[in-house]
Amino acid sequence: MTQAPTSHPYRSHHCNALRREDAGRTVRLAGWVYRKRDQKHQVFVDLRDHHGVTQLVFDEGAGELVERARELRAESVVFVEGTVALREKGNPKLDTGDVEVVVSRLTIDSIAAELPIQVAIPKGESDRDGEELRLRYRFLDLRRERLHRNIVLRDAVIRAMRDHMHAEGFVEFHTPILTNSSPEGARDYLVPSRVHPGKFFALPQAPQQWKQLLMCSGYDRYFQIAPCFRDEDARADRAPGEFYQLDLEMAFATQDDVFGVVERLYQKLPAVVASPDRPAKKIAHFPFPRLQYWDVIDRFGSDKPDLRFGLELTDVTDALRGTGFGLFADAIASGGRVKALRLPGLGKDGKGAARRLEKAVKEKGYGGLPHLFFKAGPGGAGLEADGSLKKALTADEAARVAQATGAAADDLVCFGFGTRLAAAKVLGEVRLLVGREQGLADPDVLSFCFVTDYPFYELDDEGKVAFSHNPFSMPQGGLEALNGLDPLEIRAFQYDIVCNGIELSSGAVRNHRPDIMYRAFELAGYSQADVDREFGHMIAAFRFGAPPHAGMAPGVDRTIMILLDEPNIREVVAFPKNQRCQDLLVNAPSEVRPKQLEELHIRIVHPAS
RNA sequence: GCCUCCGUGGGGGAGCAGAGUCCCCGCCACCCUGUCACGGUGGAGACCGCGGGUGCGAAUCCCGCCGGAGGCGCCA
Repeated sequence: MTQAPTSHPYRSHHCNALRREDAGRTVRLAGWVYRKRDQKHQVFVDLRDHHGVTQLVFDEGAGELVERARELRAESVVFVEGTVALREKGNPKLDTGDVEVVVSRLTIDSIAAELPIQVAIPKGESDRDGEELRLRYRFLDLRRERLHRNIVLRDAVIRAMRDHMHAEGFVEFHTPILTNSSPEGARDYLVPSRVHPGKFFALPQAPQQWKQLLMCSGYDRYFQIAPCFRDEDARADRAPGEFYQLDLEMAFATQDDVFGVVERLYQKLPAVVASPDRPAKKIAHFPFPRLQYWDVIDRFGSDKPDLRFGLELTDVTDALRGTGFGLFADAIASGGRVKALRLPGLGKDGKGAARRLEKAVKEKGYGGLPHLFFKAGPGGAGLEADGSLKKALTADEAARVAQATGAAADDLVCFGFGTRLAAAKVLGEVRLLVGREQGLADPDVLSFCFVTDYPFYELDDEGKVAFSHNPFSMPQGGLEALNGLDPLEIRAFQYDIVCNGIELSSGAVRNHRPDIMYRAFELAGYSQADVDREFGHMIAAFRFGAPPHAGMAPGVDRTIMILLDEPNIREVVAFPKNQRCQDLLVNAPSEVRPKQLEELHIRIVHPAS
């Protein structure tokens, strides 16, 4: 930028620099051969670099240059010198479309071999080739317009995050990558110690303990674009192995202080990735709604609700109390619920929709999807129910369901039953499926919310009281609640931020008081000695004056994914791993030399089979 | 660990029991002096993922394996 343009050995301008007013100048450009249009006596080449595309012309007047231009291979790197000329008819698709460079000198610097995947996307095709090839030749994939832009926008988002955090008074830290395994959470990645035979570092699943220690060290506001390592299986929105969080923590702060910092950040981000061809997404509600955990479960059947559309669930437990239908009666008798989801118009084609939804729900591991569909009664008066529960429920019960859900003719009503959570969750899946099928969610809207008041404890598989989320979060009501309430009634200062049905982060007001910590663990069946053994360093820090503190850690990759409307997290990561956590470009993981293992005091035992 | 879907020239797709597989892009050769996701003519390139089975006949149906993706489990 500070370089005098004409003195640079490779180029005087980049490929998105030349404009109408540059006509007549002698320039030098460098870049990749993007597209070539060969007319024998005249060759047009679109030259591409990071910044854009400029058209080159090789004309007969230039003699053997035209011949050499005809031989150019797509994606070769070339340097050219020439004169900027105005084009009679410009190309409005290019920023440089008013001009072209009439080439007088051509240097072919790096010849490209035949390409395994095409960088210039052919007519009518997409750039979504087979994932395996895209990952193996990621350097080519990254040249393509969409992915190249995604990675640049990722930089813009991360820079906006840093700017925002600094503006809010946060200090950026680095915390150790070689650290300790912690007993909770996902599987760890382990790194063997050469110096200490038989001992291992663990890569951090998150810098959780470090940031809390920094709070105890008096830094007030911490943040980090933090790499996190978890040995867990992939999903479309979850990278295997490693990913990044905007990790933040605040001392002397309440839950609302954390929410404020985060929602002010997310308010800015849509504009950061906007461009003329990509208008900024609209934020549905600001400030972001604060919704309680049980409220979103009851209404949307999920703790990460997509709030861009309605289709809320109805509780029909009271409407069906006393039913003779065994499954519902059992659920109600054991303190559970029966929930209903009204799907307008989906009863029109009889069983079709219900059967399709039931199949989808079964693939997710649910038992089934009892349902009713309603049609107008004889002579158009009243409603008649049909469907899998027609015989199981009385006409009166069906009518009460219609009343409770507001169901009308042609509507389908699906049911969930069991515990409060189970009854709602299956319908939450159905809600998402129907929302997707019918395009109910506006893709140009970001509907954020904070989900608050998670239960502190839940019953585990064996019916014992266990932490339901993060054991280091503060129970609401503190020690009094732990001593006075039914553990299952206690709520945590534990929260998530959710956008369009995707969980961006969870966070918590931390438990910084050893007395409350010991008691909280005691109720979950851990002795004081257990706590001291596993978390002694945290307790130690808390025993010498710890400020109340709270934080959060929104996923960076997921955030960018949502902002850019990408369905898969690999589309916003430069060098992602595949579903099985392999890097196909560098062939990792791979075997290592026997000598290396020996130094690390490690012997491989291959699995049987 | 489990479930679902998908593997067809270099890339993308169609064909889903019956003729010599087909189409678009790319590649090679030739033609074309204003193209611009150029156009035209010709050509090369495929063990239809691998192995087994059923059939007169398999890219197509069945079984197993391998590979990829999505999901469940898992993700304090």
